[in-house]
Order: sequence, then C-alpha cells, then structure tokens
Amino acid sequence: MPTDPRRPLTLRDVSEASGVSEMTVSRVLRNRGDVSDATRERVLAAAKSLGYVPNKIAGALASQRVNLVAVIVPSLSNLVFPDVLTGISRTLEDTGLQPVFGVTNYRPEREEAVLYEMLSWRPTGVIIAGLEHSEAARAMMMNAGIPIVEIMDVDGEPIDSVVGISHFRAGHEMAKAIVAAGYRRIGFLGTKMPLDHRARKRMEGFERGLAEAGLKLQDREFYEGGSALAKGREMTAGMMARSPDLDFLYYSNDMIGAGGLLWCLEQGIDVPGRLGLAGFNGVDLLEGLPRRLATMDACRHEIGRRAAKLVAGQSETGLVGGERVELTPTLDMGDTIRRR
Amino acid sequence: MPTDPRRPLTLRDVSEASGVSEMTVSRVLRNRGDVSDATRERVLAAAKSLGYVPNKIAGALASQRVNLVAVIVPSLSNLVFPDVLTGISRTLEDTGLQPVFGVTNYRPEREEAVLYEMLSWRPTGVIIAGLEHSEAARAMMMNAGIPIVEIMDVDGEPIDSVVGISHFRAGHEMAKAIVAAGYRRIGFLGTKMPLDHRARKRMEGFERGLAEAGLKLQDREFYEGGSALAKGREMTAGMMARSPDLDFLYYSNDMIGAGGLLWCLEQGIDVPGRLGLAGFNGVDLLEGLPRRLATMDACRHEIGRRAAKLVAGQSETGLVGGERVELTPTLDMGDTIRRR
DNA sequence: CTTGGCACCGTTAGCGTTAACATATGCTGT
DNA sequence: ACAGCATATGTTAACGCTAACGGTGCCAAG
Repeated sequence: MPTDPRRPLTLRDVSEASGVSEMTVSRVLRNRGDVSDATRERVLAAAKSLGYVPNKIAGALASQRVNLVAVIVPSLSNLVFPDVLTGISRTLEDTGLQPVFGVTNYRPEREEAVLYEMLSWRPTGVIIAGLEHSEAARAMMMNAGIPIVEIMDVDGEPIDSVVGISHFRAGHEMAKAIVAAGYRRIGFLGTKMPLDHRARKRMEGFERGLAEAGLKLQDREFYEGGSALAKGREMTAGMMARSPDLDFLYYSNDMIGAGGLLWCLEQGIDVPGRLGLAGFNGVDLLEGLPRRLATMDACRHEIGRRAAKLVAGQSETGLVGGERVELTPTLDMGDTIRRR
Repeated sequence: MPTDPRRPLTLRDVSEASGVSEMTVSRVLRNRGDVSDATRERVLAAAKSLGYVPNKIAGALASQRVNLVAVIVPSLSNLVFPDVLTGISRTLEDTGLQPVFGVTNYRPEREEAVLYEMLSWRPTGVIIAGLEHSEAARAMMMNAGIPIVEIMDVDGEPIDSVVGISHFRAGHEMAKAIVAAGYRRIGFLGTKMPLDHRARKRMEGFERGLAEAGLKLQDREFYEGGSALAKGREMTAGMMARSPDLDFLYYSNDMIGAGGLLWCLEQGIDVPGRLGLAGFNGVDLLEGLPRRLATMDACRHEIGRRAAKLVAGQSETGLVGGERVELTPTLDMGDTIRRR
C-alpha cells in the first residue's frame, strides 16, 4: 500500500497552506462564487503541491448533491450491454455526472441488493435494464425521488421514464418479414433463460407474427452456457437433423445465428434459398462474416445516449420525467433472407 | 420523476416510528452491537414500512469507511475488459465491497479525470488497467493511502500491486512457436493505437523473438476503427496482395485474426500449410469458427479475480500490498499453426 | 462627504450518520 | 444482600464539507 504519510488531507490543510479560509478554498476548487485571481492562483498552487483531493463524501452530505448515476445491467458478457454502457459513459462525460455500474447476473435478488446499495449513495438518477423488478425494488425506485430510466425494453409499465425498443414488436416484424419472403416451416433457437424477459418477448412476438399468417413454430431448442458461436453450430446441426424440412431458422441472438450460418455454409446448404436465417441485435462485431446475417438492430448506443440525456435532465422532448422513448429497430435483411 | 412525498427519510424517522434512539436503529441496520430481538424486529418493521434506505454518504463520513472499489478500464468495446469486470464483480460480490467502474477511452487525460473523481469518493481500493499513467495520476495513487492494483500488464514499475501477464513475453513466446513451426516470412497486423501499450509490448516481444532467430517482420499494417472482423479480412487481403510470399500472419487480436482466417479459407489458401495464422486473447466467443485460430489466453477472468481478492485484503499469498502476480498465458496452437 | 453597490472573503450552522463513552437494567454467585 | 458483570440502550461529539448570510474595503454617483 502506497505511502499514507500523515493523516488525510482536508480543506483546512489547504487553507492553512494558502492563508485563506476553508470556504475560499472550497470556492476555488469548485469554481463557484467570486474569488480574486490572485487568491485563486495561490489556493490552486497550494492544493496541487499538497496533492489534495476533495472529499466528495463530505461535500455531498453538506450540499445534498451527488454527481453519481447508478447504472444497473444484468450482464457484461451479453455483447449488448457493454455497448449501452459505452453510450451512457460517453454521453455523461461532459455533464459532470459519473456513471456507477452494477451487475446483477439476471438475478432479481441481486438486482434488489445492488439497487439498495446504490440508492444508499443517493445518486442523481438511476438507469436500469428491463421493466421487470421485484416488488421491493420497484418500491425503492418509486420512493427515491430521483429520475429512474428503465432501458432496453418498452413492453410493460415503467416506473418513471423508459427508453428502448419493443422486443415483442421486433419478433413480430421479423416473423412478418420471414413469412413475406415465402418461408413456411420455421424453427427457433434461443437461450434457456426464463429471466431474460426481452428474449422471451421477442419469441412471443415472433410466434404471434407466425400465428397471424396461420403458421406455427415447427421446432425449437434452447441452450445455456458455453460459447454462443459453437452452440449455434451444434444446435443448428441438431435441429436440421431432427427436422430436415425446416426452411427458416430464427435465432435469439446474432452470435448463435452466426454459428448456424457458418455451419450451413460448410454443409453446402443453399442460404437463403433452401434455408433462411436471422438473428437479433445487429452486432457489428460480426460484420465480415462470409455472408451478412439478417438481423435487427437493438439500438444499443442510442438507448444509452438517450437514457443518459434523460437523467442529465437534457430530455430531447423538453419533458421532465415520465418520458417514454420507443426506438424503432431497423430490420437488416442481410444475405440470409431471400428477396422475392 | 416518481413520488418524493415528504422530505427525505432519515434515521430519525425510523427511530421515531419505532420508539428507540437513532443509535439503536443504526445498530440494527448494520447488525453491529447488541440489540434485543424484540427491538430489532420493531426497528426492521418500521424501516421496511417507511421504505427507509440508509444514507451511506453520512455513514461513510462518520465512520471513515467506504465499501467502494474504483475500477478503471480504457474501454468496454475491447472484449477483454467486460470479462475482467465480470471477474471482479463476481469476486467482490460476497465481500460487502462494491465495484464502481469508470472508462477512459485510452485517453490519459480522461484517466486522470476519472481517477480524481473516483478518489474523491475515498474508495477502499483502486483497480486500474495498465502501468502507464500520467505523473499526476501516479502521484494521486501514491498518496491515496489505499491498495492500488494495476492490472493486465506486468511489464513496468507498479505503484503498489500488479496482476497481469507479460505482453512482451506473450509476443516473444508466440514468435518462438512460429519460428519453431518452420515459418520464416512473417507479417504483422495490428491496431493503430499508440496508447494501447499492451499491444505495443506484444509487438515488441514478437519482433525480439524473431530477431533472436535472425528474422524480421516482412510486412506490417495497422488499422483503426470499424468492425474488427471486416478489417481483418480487408487487411489480410491487402497484405497478401502486397507481399504474396508471406507464410505467417500474426494478428494483434483474435477478432481481426478471425476475419483473416475466414478470408483465407474462402480463398482456398492452405491454412496452416501454406500460411499460418495466430491472434491474441483466447476470446472464447470465437470458438465455433470453421477452424480454431491459434491464440494466447490473456487470463482475463483470473486477472479480475486476483485483483479483486487483493483489494478485498484476501491476498492468496498472505502478503499485504506491493504484491506482484504474474500469470502465464497459455499458448493454444489451434488449427492454424502447423505441427511438424 | 455620504450612500449605495460590488467584489471579495469569513463565520456559523448544519448535512445524517457512527465511534466512543455513559447509563440503565437484569442476573449471577457468594 | 450486594458487588460484579453482561446486555441493552441512550448521549455527545465529531466526520469534512458547503449554504446562507455577514462583514469589509473600495469606488462611483449624488
């Protein structure tokens, strides 16, 4: 542990070193109120030479203001979230607000714990993934008296503001596009995560879309754990062996879709003629595959950006609180859905 | 913004509601000191019904203890960091410590700002990527009087503890393996990031390894921005057009390596016979490619885990501070380096 | 010369919690 | 019965900072 020579530095040390009151030092360090240039210089020099770092704990307590924004996401392995966080981080960069991330691993009790912990730091706002929370979590957010922005998903009752896409509609649109392209015997491959509500809603929307065309899923399979690309391969092989007459596979994310695509190409299957494929997310990581997988953009950066703007009070609609921002995911037909 | 009915709740509200002193409430909520079961019940019930959430700002100020750990990384787009953060997050989960993430975008001035901001919350420890920091940043960490753990890289002078791998050595080992496999005309493809010190060190180690065998790089190319997979493709095509006699390509990360691999396979190039390929990172995301790219594991989870243990004071060596943990990346020859 | 205003800086009183100590109550053993 | 101790609760004084307000000196206008 590096040097901790004397007791921790306080404003008083800087004030003594520069011969002014603590209040003046505080003013200088926060750029607030009038201070002559001469004293400002002196104070800054003293602070620097001492290596003083303000104590925001005390500052926040005294001023009742905290520049932290709590950001709660289920996972960092799912490629979607790092992107959202990046959007948030970038947008907050020049607002004086600082994001504080917490991860729940898709576990409601973890979410509750992380939320409690974060609220106890009295952040300026909360950005949290999803609309499904425990009763206690909802109650905490309702009572916090700060802006709450639920992100990713708009299918449900928000606590305050919400920024996201309709996953139900995303699935629904995809189903319509697939049916319109003439595919009829459709299989679904997804994750075995009862708590991933967005994946569930996409599938529900998808099935609804099929139903409207008088169709239903011919086969489905779910996986958990392991590398998505490899799983996509395996599951595709398995499903095509089991249901060889399928003419379309809808994957719940791009990674398993890419695995499936690679497998099909190796097998010499005619994609998209004999078999169509689609994923979800618009993971640009995957640009550069032999063929562009059909997908739907989840608007990850934009979600992060808009959510951050909302907590920063820079709403693009001028409203305050209770805002609903539904973004529209664009369908990218790629090279794996045939054009008629 | 959700209801903010009355003024914010404090310990006093809970104490009045339960008919005991604030101190007793505080004791109950922290599980510290003796409280009779009867009062404990009463206090908990009151706190719950009021929806009280403790104010850690005040608590931290009074107790001079903060359960936050500052975690500073350059980026979240680079697949490596989400993995490290996941390791940290998981390890800290049952220590009562809470990670607080900050992102610098590889910009030293950003790093300095984020660090200053985070230190001003007086965290219990700091986990920060890399060994290269501005003078001011180093000074801040030296004076913070808390455990500092620099991660990812061990090639340099740590401030306090360090957990990582030697990127120089990683490059060096890879060069030796490639040479041993009989390749002689070698090209390098990497990122154009002067501030990505680890990539730089890998390349230096790599060149040294070649030099020791009397070889040098025949060609090199650097990219920035864009999708890594697509870039890998493009750059590989470009380089092979320019230097058709190359017999090995070393990529600074697995994503561009994968792009290159896909391109080679499409071109019908004999990999690894005619042309060998290798990347870096051991991104398990990529398991499932038609062929397994040779790579070197960066020990991402383990780095996160060990670093978290260190700030949590659970050093695996029993030492306190100033610890150096060098992990050994394992070389995975995959299917893209020929075996003799 | 006064008056008012402005620029600059200091004083006072908390912010909500906890450490440390003080007090009250019951119980044990002799 | 009463010291002696453990258990259970209360009281007081910080923690380091900032909001709010109060001076002081100086200058321009009346």
